[in-house]
Amino acid sequence: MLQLYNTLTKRKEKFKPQVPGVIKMYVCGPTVYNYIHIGNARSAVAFDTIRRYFEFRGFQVDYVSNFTDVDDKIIRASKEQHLTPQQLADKYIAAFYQDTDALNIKRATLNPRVTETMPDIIDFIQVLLDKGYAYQAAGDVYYRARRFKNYGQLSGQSVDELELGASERLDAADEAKKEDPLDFALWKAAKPDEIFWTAPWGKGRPGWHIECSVMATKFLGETIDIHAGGQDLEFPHHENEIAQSEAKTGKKFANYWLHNGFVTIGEDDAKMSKSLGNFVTVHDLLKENDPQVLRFFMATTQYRRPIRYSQANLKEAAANLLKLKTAFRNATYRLKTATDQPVSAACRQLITQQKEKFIAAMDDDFNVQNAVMAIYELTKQLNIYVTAAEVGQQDLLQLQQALVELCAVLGINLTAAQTKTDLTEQIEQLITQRNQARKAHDFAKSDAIRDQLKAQGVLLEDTPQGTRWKFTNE
RNA sequence: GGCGGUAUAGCCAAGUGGUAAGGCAGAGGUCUGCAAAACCUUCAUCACCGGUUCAAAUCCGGUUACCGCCUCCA
Repeated sequence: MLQLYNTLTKRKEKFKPQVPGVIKMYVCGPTVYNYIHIGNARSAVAFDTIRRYFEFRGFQVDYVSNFTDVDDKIIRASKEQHLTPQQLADKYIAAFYQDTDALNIKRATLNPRVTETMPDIIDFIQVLLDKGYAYQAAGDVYYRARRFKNYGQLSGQSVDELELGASERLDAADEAKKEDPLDFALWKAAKPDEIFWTAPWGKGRPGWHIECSVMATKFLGETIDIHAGGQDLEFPHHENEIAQSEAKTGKKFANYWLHNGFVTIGEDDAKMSKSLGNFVTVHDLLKENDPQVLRFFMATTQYRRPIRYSQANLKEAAANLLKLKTAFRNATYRLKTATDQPVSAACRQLITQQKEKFIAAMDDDFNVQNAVMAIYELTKQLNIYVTAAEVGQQDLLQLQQALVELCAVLGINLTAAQTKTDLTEQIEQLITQRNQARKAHDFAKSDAIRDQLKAQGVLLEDTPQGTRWKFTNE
């Protein structure tokens, strides 16, 4: 039974989509004014892994994730870089795809952009105005938070407590326009030299929260199955989304709310964020790190737990991933000398057992730490088969495939093609020479050849079935 | 101040009443001409105090520390 932790109810619940077999999932995407940092990537990896697991379990996932391509930060950054907001957004959306593709994050079914959804946003706000949930103030439009009876439900706060918090940081100019400090902007009037869209109530641009309400309901329906995002979006962003959407439709906005934990950094384990300035961009990280290692690092931590970013932890992930890749590679090598036999009952049972463990773990709110145990067990068994004196081809193949299949759920591709090289022939000639030397007990020569290849980044491994080789950087 | 989350070996981390999974690192061993890879063995009484219980890392009460949200943020 698939269970997931629902922020709305603060407990694990049995998961049941509205339409059997189909999952409507919305994930809050980035504001595209900069390269994404590891924290953004973590969120994307977490929900991509969840999506992959759903698909592994046979669900169709309609996965929508937005790009916020107009807001204050974009306007500011575009001025600094002498670009139009549109150009700036295009630039960082391209970078987003580049980074997330590298991390093997599947592309969303749809990535709507705010600027392409403007008529729907305006209509949505108009309904809220008509229903009395919103009001105009000097060109702005605000949402009457107290008017919505469940306001504060998601974040577990009463409106009075929230108001206490809000009143401590009143921005006099803006707050003066609001009826209540809790109210939030649906529409912001354009300042003289700012980009604007024309709405019945004036020229301006949408507030931040409205876009997600509009896009989620437009592309996935008035009630969606899963709404996801970072923990920092719980309040006010998601709280406001609920208020807007449910005020408009009168229906429950999302049945399950999932929130991922942060990436922390530094000795004090502080949250990584752009506003704190303590972030590392994926763009930079990819210059010096194997993207698969980054993926593995993030995907093997349960999505709600914090991830501590450090070189040591990255190194550990690299070691673990290498173990999996090595097992896969060694199995491939051993296949050449495996005997032609059908799958053994023992092997079949082993695979079934580990897959069941994997599923049981992931069914429990995506407990990857336990799921990964099944992967390590498969790896170990595969290694045992590989080093056996005699091994059946089908046993090897099936085990290898099971490993590949489970790793794929985590977004790890073990079958990635080896680097092509035109040196293969030359390397294998040297290996032949070395083995002749070994036969003749000329170990000085054989070791010299091995050292020579190692200096070229080629690692040799002698097995009873012959000498296999690989590049050290793979 | 309000709300929420953590605290388990050097590190990552599972475990929700019956005497601590797994991985990394470390140590020893097997295999190897030597290596490499692999496999085997080994390595903790669970932040602190008190309580409930035949029995608690696991339940209850309290304490401490750290993190996050309450303002833009994945």
